[in-house]
Amino acid sequence: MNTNITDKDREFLKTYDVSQYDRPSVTVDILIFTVDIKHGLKLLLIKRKHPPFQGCQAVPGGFVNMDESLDEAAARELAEETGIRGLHMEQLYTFGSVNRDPRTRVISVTYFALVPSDKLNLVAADDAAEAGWFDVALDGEELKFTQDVELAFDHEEIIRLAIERLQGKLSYTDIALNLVKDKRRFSIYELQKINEAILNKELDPANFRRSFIMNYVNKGLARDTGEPCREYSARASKYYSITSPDEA
Amino acid sequence: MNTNITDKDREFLKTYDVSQYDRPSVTVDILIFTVDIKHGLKLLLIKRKHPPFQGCQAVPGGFVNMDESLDEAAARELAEETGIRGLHMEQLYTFGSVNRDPRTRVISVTYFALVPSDKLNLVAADDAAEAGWFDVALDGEELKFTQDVELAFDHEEIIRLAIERLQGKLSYTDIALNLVKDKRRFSIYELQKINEAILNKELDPANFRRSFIMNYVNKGLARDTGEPCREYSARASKYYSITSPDEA
DNA sequence: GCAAAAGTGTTCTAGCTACACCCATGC
DNA sequence: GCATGGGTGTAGCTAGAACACTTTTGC
Repeated sequence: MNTNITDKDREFLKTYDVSQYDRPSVTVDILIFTVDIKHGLKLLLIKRKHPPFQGCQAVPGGFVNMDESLDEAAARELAEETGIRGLHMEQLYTFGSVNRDPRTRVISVTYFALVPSDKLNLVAADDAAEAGWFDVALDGEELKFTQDVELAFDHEEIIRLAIERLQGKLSYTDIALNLVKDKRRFSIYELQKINEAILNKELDPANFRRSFIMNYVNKGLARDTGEPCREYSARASKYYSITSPDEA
Repeated sequence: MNTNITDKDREFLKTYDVSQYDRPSVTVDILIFTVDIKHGLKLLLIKRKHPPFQGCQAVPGGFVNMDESLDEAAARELAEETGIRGLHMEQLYTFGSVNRDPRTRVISVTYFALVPSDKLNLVAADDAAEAGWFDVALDGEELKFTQDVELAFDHEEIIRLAIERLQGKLSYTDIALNLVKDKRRFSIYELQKINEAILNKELDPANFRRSFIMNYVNKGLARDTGEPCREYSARASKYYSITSPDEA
């Protein structure tokens, strides 16, 4: 970032009136996903206690403070909702239709975050909100919830976009690693189930294994730990670990 | 979008105080690209007449009005800068570091737009701004300008991200078609040069042709018009057209 | 004739897909 | 012994990369 502020700049700043225009509210909404190996993709939603859309489910979010960046605001929201720090998180899209919130003009910068599957039960930190995990899947074009869910605002569109993005990123990033229970001790089976949950379809174990070896192990992203894994089957498999354990 | 506003909602709205919090300014910045077949990728930049960063080049942009969506704000800016309507445009990313603008807290929702190459000379609509086209290329990680350019704010980072996105989308979308002079009358050569300009590398004509036939013609996106093209070489080639000429 | 684009053909390779098949073990 | 996951093998298909070669025509 260019930080060459000149004296002229400084002089100008003194006379600049910050509050001369009407401004939209800016919120950060965060889609918090996890994968339950046995049951698939889950999304954290909050039951709204106040109008508008009282009683409906909504993606958690809040206003951006003046002294924090968008990323910081999202990280704060994420920590408030989950009680966990250091989760994977990235910006999704910014929604800004005029009447998406009936109260006033709200622009929502959305993020999605990935919670390792074993943290699923920890997440109940926010006292005020009735937060809960919802089974969700993107079946072609259609967004499907296991339960009956009434979504607030334009949140269905946001959720659909998030899952599409997740699906897309599976093929060319190692994003799925952020969903395993332990990055230093995961099995191919666990990673496969995560991929299946996001893609909402079954994958061939033989081909998945080979693609993992090719795209992760051979490229130095992951390595065989040697330790046997007996979590998922009678016959022992292997635990793998990410290679740079800085972000354990 | 969910528009089920209840009576309770309406009641709540009356008592809601819109202006109770400090709010960041929200701007829309738009990266306007074109390709000059002979010289490569070009980006429209404005010379800043006032501090901060007076005299530096900047991506054109402006505040979002309260009665327009983000997309509408971007389309308005785009029309103001280029004098052209109906250009391809899509959201890129939202930048929100606290001090990216030294005056006040500014959140910028960025868009990129694509101008057909023959419109290059038309673009000089905005009287106030000294807008100009700049040759730009993304060479690996490094952003390169042919001229000497001093960029304002964090606009270098924004430009880099935009070109990366463009490069990525070439392979799995038909986005390059938005840069040909005439979607109903373009040659494979023109499309190849556009791809080369964005990717900043030469492509094999034989392979490019085959990939065009496979990904555009065989999939019904484009068709051979039968009309010979003599623009680019002694030997005649063919003009192709997009198949649904709605957005001619 | 030369340069440059138009166009066809060929070969090699990497990666994905769909399978068939065997192994190990808990129940 | 059977279901389930672990793991190897293999054959077919496809897209892409590299490159050789011919054609056309303005200069």
